[in-house]
Amino acid sequence: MVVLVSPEPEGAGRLRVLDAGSSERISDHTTADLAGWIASYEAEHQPRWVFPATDELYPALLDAGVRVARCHDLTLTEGILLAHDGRHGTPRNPLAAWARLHRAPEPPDRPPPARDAQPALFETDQRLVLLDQAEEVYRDQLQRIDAIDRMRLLVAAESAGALAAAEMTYHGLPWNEEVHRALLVDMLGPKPAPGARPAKLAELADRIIAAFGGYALNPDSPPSVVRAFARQGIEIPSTRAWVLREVDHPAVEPLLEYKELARMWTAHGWTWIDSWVHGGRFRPEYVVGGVVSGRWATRGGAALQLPKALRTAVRALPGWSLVVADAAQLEPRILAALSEDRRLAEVSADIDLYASLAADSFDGDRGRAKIAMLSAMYGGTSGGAGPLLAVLRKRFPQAVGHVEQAAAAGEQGLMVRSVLGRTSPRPSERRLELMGATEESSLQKSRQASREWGRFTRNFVVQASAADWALVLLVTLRRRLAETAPKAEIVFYQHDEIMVHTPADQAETVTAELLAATEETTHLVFPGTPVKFPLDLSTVDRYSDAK
DNA sequence: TGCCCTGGCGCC
DNA sequence: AAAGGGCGCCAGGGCA
Repeated sequence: MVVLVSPEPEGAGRLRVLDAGSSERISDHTTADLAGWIASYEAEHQPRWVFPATDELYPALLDAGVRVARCHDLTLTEGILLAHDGRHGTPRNPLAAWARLHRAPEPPDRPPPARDAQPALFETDQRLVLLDQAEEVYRDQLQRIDAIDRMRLLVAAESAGALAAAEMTYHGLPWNEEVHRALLVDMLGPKPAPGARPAKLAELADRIIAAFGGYALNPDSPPSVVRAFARQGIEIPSTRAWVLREVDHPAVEPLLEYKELARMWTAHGWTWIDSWVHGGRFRPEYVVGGVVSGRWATRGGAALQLPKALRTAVRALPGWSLVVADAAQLEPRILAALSEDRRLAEVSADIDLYASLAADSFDGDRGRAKIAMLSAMYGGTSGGAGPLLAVLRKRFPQAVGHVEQAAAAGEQGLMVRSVLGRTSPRPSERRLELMGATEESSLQKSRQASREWGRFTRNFVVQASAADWALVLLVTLRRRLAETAPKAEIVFYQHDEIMVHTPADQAETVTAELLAATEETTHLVFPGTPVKFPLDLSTVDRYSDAK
């Protein structure tokens, strides 16, 4: 069964049941208790729910204790299909999609909610998506999906990902606030009065000023630091840490320490705790498909940038465990599978791909092997990467050719796609103009603009395909855990890493499901590939102990 | 005062 | 070790 859902204010809604195979209409329903209706229908039929926007509806369902297994998200699907046509940025909300079918004015997408806005239960504004509209858009999307190879898998994964994202926010990451506070006191000193610097930072600021001969400066202000060095006859292009490290001056050491601590204070200090940790859980909001490559973003809390030093605050509850799975060296393996490079596939059989690559082509020098591979995937040539890349190209022509072709496409302003069909945006008008410039005077800038975009598309094919693979892994795992370890909670997902919080006696089941899900994912995304995708797996009490 | 840009740095 | 690709967040600082 397929059930179209039209949420209405105050928890009410309308629904339309379609036959999954024939798509014939079976029945219409009106209810004042949408969550209750969905709960009982889910228990009996497990249909595919068609939601206008999962992130607007599903959190309220979860609050009401309702989980669903499968959905089709009209908004996310529209976004992927538009992007496939080179129409990034076109409004993707279902009313806009409906309007396009009727050549009517398209309402713009809603801007993301303000940070402190508390959404009302089942909030829909004035933007009700009627059942007839949802049905038309859904049927249109099905046709467009069927016309594109592999698109069915991509939109199914994206939609299931939206369910997983809302569930992760609902569960939250188990966060031990006391541990975090103790860590802050240890690093920064006691919590300062409002407006004051923590003691350690104040002390370091004094040391920095003393090292500059007592001349006042603000270490938080890069220009002020550059000026201070200039007064001493030291010219630096910026105050980046790796620039400062090359400078021989007594202010460098306290400055570097200051930067590190200041970062912890401003980005993950006491204010962060008050804003983001409640009831022992850190609840960031994930933005599915928030990055063009299909990686997720987060809204608030910087959840995808948790400093390693803070991971000790992520602790399983008593009697529970954290199962942490990290896809080892995912991107080069993705490149091996994408390009169908036999020899690179053989190299990927080793759990340490770079060591294996080093043994194969770089006289066992793992560091050089890694630089070569990264420069192939990212387009870098500094640090002597050029000759190393040449070695790689000679030995793995198919793999290197694959990314170089993507780079060439980008330099010509063409779009490239991930393995499942997620599509890169076109360069902006401004950049296209620059790239096409032929006057002698702007040739240099023109080439630079083209090269930059080539680096972007070169990386896009790998990063976006890795995001495809990881997303399918996430939703495959979610489906399997619902069957075999229903108490286990997926609590964190970060590009190539998944964390499950589970009753300790289920940890082995979770681990087995992760391995099985990885096999299943690889067969789905890269059917028949010989490339191996090993996981680094740990079962721990605290995140910092993983790996 | 609020808005927007930049530099810098955390993660992958 | 960084760089080369992708992000989000914060403080400073210029401007209206």
